[in-house]
Amino acid sequence: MSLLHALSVSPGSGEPIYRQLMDQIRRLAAGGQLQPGSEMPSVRELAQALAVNPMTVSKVYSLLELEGVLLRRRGLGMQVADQGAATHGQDERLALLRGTLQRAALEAKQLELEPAAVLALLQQLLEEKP
Amino acid sequence: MSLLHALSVSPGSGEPIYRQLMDQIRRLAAGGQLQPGSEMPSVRELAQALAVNPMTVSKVYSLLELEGVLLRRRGLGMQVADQGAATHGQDERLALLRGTLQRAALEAKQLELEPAAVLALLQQLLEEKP
Amino acid sequence: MSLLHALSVSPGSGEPIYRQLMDQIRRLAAGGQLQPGSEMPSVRELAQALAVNPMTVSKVYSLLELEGVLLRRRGLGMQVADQGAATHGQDERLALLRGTLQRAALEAKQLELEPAAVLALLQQLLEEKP
Amino acid sequence: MSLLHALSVSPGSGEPIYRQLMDQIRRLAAGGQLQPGSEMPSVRELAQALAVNPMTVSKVYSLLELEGVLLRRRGLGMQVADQGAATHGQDERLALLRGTLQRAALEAKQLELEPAAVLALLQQLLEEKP
DNA sequence: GTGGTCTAGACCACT
DNA sequence: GTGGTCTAGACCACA
Repeated sequence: MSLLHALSVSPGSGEPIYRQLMDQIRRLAAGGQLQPGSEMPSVRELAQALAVNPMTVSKVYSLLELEGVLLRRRGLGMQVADQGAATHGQDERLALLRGTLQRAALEAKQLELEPAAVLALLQQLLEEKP
Repeated sequence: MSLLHALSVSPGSGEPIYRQLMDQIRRLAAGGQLQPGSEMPSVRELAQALAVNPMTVSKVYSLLELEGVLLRRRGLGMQVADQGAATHGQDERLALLRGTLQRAALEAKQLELEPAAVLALLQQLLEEKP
Repeated sequence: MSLLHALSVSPGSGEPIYRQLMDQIRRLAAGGQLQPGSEMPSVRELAQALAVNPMTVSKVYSLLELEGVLLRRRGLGMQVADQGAATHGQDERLALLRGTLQRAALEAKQLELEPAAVLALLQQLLEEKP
Repeated sequence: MSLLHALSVSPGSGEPIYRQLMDQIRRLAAGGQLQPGSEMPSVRELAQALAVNPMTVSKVYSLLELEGVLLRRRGLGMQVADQGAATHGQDERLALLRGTLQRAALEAKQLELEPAAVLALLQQLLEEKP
């Protein structure tokens, strides 16, 4: 159940819903908050909880299965794959964040901001409770 | 003229060309690299320099005019609006980056990364030459 | 369906088609004739009904979304936004007309017309069937 | 000189500058505030006062000459034509306002406003000092 | 099915 | 010269 609350989508964002969901699940798995072998909510259940079209959730599950993050077990639903989860070391997980940070760095340079100010703001945001 | 070289688009990226351009111009204006009152390249000129359809550039200019970043002077061309540019102080510019950093922080938390490691990576990226 | 008949454009008028459409939709929404949450005709459908290029309709929808009058539901279509429609009271709707009336008043003064004559003409025009 | 202050243009408005000017001069002439035979400011003078391109003013004068509102007297500048000015009766002047009022009436209907409220607002605007 | 984006090319209005 | 508008037609992404 806690998974249902950990996941959320913003339909207003420019980012496609299916991609928002994939990214979140991928990160939760890499971060260890989704244990290998644990069961994912059913397509219908997750779709309803997020007020999203079931086909969208289904697409997410299928793509994550292709990636090896999830495992489809016939008649049982999806579960988190062994290699999909927390086996990731700190470096691997950091690599998953690199793209986002690169974008932030680019924007900061274009805004001609002091690195120190940027780092201070990020630190503050990292310390906030989720 | 240097503006023509400061702007660039990657047609291959998933992000629409017009949005890439808008973001760049918006940030260049906020960062003060585009002085208020200075003239923007003509639609045709910029379109040719970027190897892009003039309508795409025109769309960018129109939307930025709606936002108040650019000013249309009929029959003469576009110029950077007074309130569109470098009046922004460091704090205001930092605020423009907040959204991106918030997203990075959220992702870092989901990946259960150490704040120190995240900050170190960002610092490294900020120091790289553009 | 009735919406398709409520909307119309005159391509011959000097006013751009997309602007004619925007104005009409904006006013229909403010006047309550377009209920919040109700679905707009699809781009292709409206384009065909008006004998207009789909891109023109698409532009209208995009700009009205920026204004907050319409809401984009990805893959599903556009609907009238909650705050875009009939929550407007008589006073707010009157405010939307103020600019036009101000212009009329200015012109009347420049023509040195008697207020009574102007009001009589407007009253007559208001009573005509649309 | 008072003419220079009676005329004004808003470059930000959607309406073309040359049309704004033409309409204003036409109305001032019809309303009698521009007496037949009186001299118009020179192109250069008016252009400077309005911060507008001289070619634009020149276009305005030429078009109004075609309409018979102004008269070009070689070496002397433009002056208001006899038939261009206050010979207009109240009915003719009212007719010049009809288009604007028709537009206002259309908008009022689309906004579903009470005629009485619209008339009251216009009356108030007509009574304000210019 | 939906809207979004881009192209190529034409024509118009304004200064 | 400038930007604005529209068309026709293509392709893509999303639900």
